[in-house]
Amino acid sequence: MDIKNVLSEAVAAAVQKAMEEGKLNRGDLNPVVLTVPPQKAFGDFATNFALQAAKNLHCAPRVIAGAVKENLACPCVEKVEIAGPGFLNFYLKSDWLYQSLSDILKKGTSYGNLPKKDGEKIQIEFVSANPTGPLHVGHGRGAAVGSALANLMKAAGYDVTREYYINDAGNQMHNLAASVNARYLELFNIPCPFPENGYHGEDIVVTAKRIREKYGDAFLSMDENERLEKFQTLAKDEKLAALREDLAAFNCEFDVWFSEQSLHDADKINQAVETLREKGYIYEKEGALWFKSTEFGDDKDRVVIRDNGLSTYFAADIAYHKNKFERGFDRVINLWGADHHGYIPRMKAAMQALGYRPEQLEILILQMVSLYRNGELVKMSKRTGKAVTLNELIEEVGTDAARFFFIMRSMDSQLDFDLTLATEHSNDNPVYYVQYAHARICSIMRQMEEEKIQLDPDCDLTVLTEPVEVDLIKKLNTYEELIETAAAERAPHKIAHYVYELAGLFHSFYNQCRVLGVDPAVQQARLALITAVGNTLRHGLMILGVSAPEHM
RNA sequence: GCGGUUGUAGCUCAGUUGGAUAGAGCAUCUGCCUCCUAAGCAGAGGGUCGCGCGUUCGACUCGCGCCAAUCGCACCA
Repeated sequence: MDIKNVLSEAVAAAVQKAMEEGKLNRGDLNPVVLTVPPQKAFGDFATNFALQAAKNLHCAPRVIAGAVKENLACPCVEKVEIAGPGFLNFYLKSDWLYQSLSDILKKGTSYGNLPKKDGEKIQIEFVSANPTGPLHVGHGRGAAVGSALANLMKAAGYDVTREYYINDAGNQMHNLAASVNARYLELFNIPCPFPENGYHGEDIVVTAKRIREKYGDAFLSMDENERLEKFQTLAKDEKLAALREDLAAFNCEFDVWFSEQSLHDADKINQAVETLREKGYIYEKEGALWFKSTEFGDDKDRVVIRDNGLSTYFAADIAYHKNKFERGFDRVINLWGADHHGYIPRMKAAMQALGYRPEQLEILILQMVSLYRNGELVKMSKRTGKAVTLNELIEEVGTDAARFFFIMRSMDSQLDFDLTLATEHSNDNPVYYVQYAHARICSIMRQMEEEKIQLDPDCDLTVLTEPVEVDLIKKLNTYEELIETAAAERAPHKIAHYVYELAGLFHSFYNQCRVLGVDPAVQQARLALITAVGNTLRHGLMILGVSAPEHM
């Protein structure tokens, strides 16, 4: 059993005993929460239980703490101290520490994988950029964070499916076709005004050139509408293939690629609107059909079918999310850019109108990314096609560094990405610090192997008495709990911080304690320790989608 | 105007059931390679946690107000 649970139960039992013996007033008890104190001088674990309980028990915190200390019966506790206003600091006997390392080693490379949670099937949808051009840096943040969150939740035992929603229907596809059309005609020196909402990116010119290479002037004689239709399909397929390729290069995999067009083809949008109408949430006004989202807290009602008879993007999104739940997902997590946050209330309203609980649709908002070069803001505009693409970013700083940089920030904070810094000082990038620790461990392992020294899983670990060795074991001990809380909080950045801190402790250890050429008993124990550190670093990096190199 | 997010060291950021002396990296300064990879280690300086009021034994954390940055507020997607 987890040491924290043991302690917490022992504290609760001690309080019960004191109350039964009349040494404490009776009252409702708050849960006993154990934390690792901010300083080593405060013991191995601490709790503010007595401070929390003071009000209910009508008793001074230090008196409650005293009663706990008096009645505590826990074989693993060496000593208890009452500190400050009434903190209880626990000092444990050292054997729990070595036992914990032994347990971690037994789990091997699966340390960090929590037992499967039963029940909920969860879908996480992220990136979902329109197939109209290359991914830019903002999508990169979504891709890195989304894939890391999925990895994290899988490690924590959730049943997770990753999905990409392809917006292959609607106006933007017509704009794509019209843009390619204009570039195509340009190649033949045929004057053609560039469409007003067209895509100005260089990639559209490339697409047009590819079409000319493959099909020559075959499209010139075609009726314009027919040509546009052909171009739409050709361009969409090319853009989609490029998206898949770019994301794969960014260590970002999806289980399902879901087409919006497939919803239109199966008439799912009208069916969804019809369902809402049956439930009484649809009305007609000014020739359009409106959804009463205000009944569920939205600012205003929203159009689902326009006066021209076409459905809105919102209507398609309702159908899409209805479909997600119909596919058996119990919970759906969407990762959206901050520019879409205003869209949340209507989406939640629609799900509630369809009879789902609001918490079944979880929408995470990722704040914007600003790029800086030479200390100046790089203006990005999708309209003029001047955005920095994800590919260019990978080219400049590499997948590992880019992913780590994206993930290490909390989703809530806007991200300033300094390209100059990331390029010029790439060696100072925290990702190398973590990877270097892993490479150093691998290097030691290689040399041990050459000397035919193997790790004895039952070796005596109690020789690990250096402070930095104890710190390392304690840090390893917190990993699985971190996986649990970071997954529950949807906070993959906490894993990035953890591996950084673990790597820091290892580097410190490396400079103080040798593994090669020391007393065999100590060597065995240290080999065991760095094996566990290496496994944990690799596991954490796996979650981040960052490689764990054996050489650097 | 209304709403979301943010405001912590010179810069970029961590910091959740409210808890002990607020932490990292970069940058600056000082040391450390005859020794498992110096992409490393050890140390120093640097703070009115945006401002004010409130709740509390205790506030970076919770509430209210204000200021600033940013993103939204379509029968576009």
